[in-house]
Amino acid sequence: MPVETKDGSALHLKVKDAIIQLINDGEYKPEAQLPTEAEFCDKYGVSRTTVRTALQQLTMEGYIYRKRGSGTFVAAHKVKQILTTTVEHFSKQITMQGKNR
Amino acid sequence: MPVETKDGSALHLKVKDAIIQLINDGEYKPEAQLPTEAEFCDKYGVSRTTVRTALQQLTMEGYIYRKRGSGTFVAAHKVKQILTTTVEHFSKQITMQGKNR
Amino acid sequence: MPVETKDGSALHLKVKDAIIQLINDGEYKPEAQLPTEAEFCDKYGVSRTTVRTALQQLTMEGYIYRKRGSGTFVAAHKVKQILTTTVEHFSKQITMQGKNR
Amino acid sequence: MPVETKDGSALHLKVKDAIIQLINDGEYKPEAQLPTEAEFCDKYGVSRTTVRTALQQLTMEGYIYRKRGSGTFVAAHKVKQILTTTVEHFSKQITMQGKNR
DNA sequence: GTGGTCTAGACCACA
DNA sequence: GTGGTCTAGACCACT
Repeated sequence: MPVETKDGSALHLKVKDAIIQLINDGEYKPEAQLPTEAEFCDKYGVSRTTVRTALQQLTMEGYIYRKRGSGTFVAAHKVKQILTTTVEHFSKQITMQGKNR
Repeated sequence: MPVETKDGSALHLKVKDAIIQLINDGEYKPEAQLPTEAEFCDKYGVSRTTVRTALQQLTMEGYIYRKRGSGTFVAAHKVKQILTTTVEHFSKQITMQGKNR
Repeated sequence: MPVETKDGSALHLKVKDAIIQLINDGEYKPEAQLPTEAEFCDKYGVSRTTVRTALQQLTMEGYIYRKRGSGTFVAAHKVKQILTTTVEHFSKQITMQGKNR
Repeated sequence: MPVETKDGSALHLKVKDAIIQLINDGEYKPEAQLPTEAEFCDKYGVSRTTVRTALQQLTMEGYIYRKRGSGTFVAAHKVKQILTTTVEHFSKQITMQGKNR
């Protein structure tokens, strides 16, 4: 099920949105392990970099957390709620980060 | 007491530095037996692989020596000095190699 | 083509020896890029860790050098000679250390 | 459920027999993974060496096979049958092995 | 899409 | 009961 590239928006945002959808739909349950980076690459037909950008944003926004050497997991709801209220703050940081490169 | 002390992004480098510190501070004296790999795992909250990577480097740099079936020991200072000098020589060669690309 | 060729009970030593052989035979020429870690895994039927252990030793002994994100390459001969001499010196020191127990 | 030590026979033989029993009873099914060495130590209250001696004999007699880094597994029945017919031959080899030490 | 680091946990060789 | 080797597979840093 590759994501489409019709309009001008970034590919990684589509991957990100697709994953958020699956989390909200309960497809990926709290504390459950998500597919690996490689599996997301296959699943959406995108590069590793694209997947990582999406997962990085989801991590910063509190949807997921990652454990080195173990995997990627869905954050517990409580944490998710707290964090989403500060997404605006986060977005600024992300933007700034982009500027620093 | 997990490591968070220093620079050196890699975990095994933090473990390595922590152990060097303890040796230099005289916490672990020459010829004394060090904790086992498992104990270092507990102490620093890392996997055995990470501990072994640190101990392997310490062995190569002459800080410690290991005897299968017996344990890990602090090297006598004299030997340590001889070897660390050699290691620097090493590092330069490798660095030069990289520069030549 | 799994390794079964030589002595040296450890698997990573057999992989290492096999690669040295190929370098000395001119199969892998100086400055040429070697197969990736994954390819060595397939070729010799071993895990990535085993391949990495072999490549790590070859790096220390100056046969090859590695560039993150790029690949593994055969070292120029001159550099190789300098380093292998150093390594022998090393080995003696370590061996002597063991004898002192 | 520690094994008893009443009579003079070796402890490892009791462990061995206990495991054979569990295989024949279908407790451990063909191709199933057996408990680890450490678990057998706990289970029977014996040392690692004892467990290893038992597992080593079971391997040679074709009841089980071991994969380094993976675990110990029950051999398929067919293989077991073929091998048990040559157990006598095996026993000689084991005896000879003991002599060589 | 490479090499680098890390996890978790197995069996092996030796003392 | 230590250190040594190996497996399988994850995420990370860089090109």
